[in-house]
Amino acid sequence: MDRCNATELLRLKNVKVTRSRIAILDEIIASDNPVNAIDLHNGLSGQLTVNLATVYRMLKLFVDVGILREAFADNGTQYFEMACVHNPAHAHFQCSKCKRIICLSPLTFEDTILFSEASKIGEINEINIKLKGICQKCRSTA
Amino acid sequence: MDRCNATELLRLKNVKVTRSRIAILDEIIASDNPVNAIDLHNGLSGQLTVNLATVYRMLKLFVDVGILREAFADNGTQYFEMACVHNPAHAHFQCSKCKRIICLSPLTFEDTILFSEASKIGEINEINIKLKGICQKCRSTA
DNA sequence: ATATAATTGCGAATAGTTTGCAAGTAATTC
DNA sequence: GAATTACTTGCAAACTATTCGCAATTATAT
Ligand SMILES: [Mn+2]
Ligand SMILES: [Mn+2]
Ligand SMILES: [Zn+2]
Ligand SMILES: [Zn+2]
Repeated sequence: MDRCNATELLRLKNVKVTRSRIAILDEIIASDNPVNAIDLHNGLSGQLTVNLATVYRMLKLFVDVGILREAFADNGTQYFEMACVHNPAHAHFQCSKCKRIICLSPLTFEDTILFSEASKIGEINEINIKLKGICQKCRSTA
Repeated sequence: MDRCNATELLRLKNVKVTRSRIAILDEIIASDNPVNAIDLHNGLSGQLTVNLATVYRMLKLFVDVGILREAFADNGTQYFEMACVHNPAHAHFQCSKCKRIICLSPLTFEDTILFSEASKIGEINEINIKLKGICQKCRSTA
């Protein structure tokens, strides 16, 4: 699975390349699941520390310049993921029991039939699909 | 457009029928768009007043017993709508400029193709689709 | 190396939501 | 219809996620 390079990506998007931004963006790039601000803040490895307020500022900035997309919200917490070529838009499944999130396969052309009505209403530039239910593991452990 | 009756619905779901619950549920039933706690609290007409904390408790209760579903979240605010036979599951469109929400047509059988992969992962019992973009009105006023 | 403009840490402020507890009210029983 | 009981409500305080102002710091351009 190919991934972006944090420094290159920041430069490409014309935002200043700082130690803190690289550290946070590295975490996001490395994660296979959507992430939230607090996890990113706690997840910093080693000596470097980044203030939580700064993490929030980064997340907003990264969404603004198109590095990230907001994947979904869970109980008032926002989760983000890479919006790069390596991570095409897709739906998310959340188990209501164990709360685990699973990223589904990228949306196909057929899926977009679903959005034909919406495209009459306006120009779509963000798609957000969240499915909730009980995962296999939780069902078998019932 | 047919609508539920608040009192009947509460009785049907085996929750106590109170003046406050009827008032809040009436508001939700009457609304053509998803609603949030604060709007419901402010939207009370006339003499009756219901504490905001109570509104939140009701929303949770109504979701638990299946009267409501959570439609989507916008900037940390949760929006709810009726989960009754008169209001089948559907996607929502939000204009990122004017913030207006539009309820789209109910999901069709074909739409559920989209969820075939997810149904292998687990049993789906909640579907949440939010599309963001620019509405016609906002585009023409640009 | 200096200058400039952007970024960061810190603390305090917001906004939405939840909670404990005492008082109030709906449904049940007589 | 009044007494009983369990549930609901108001209130104030707590909590969570997120935002903001401002002074100090740092990345880039000169
Ligand atoms: Mn994902
Ligand atoms: Mn709707
Ligand atoms: Zn599970
Ligand atoms: Zn609009």
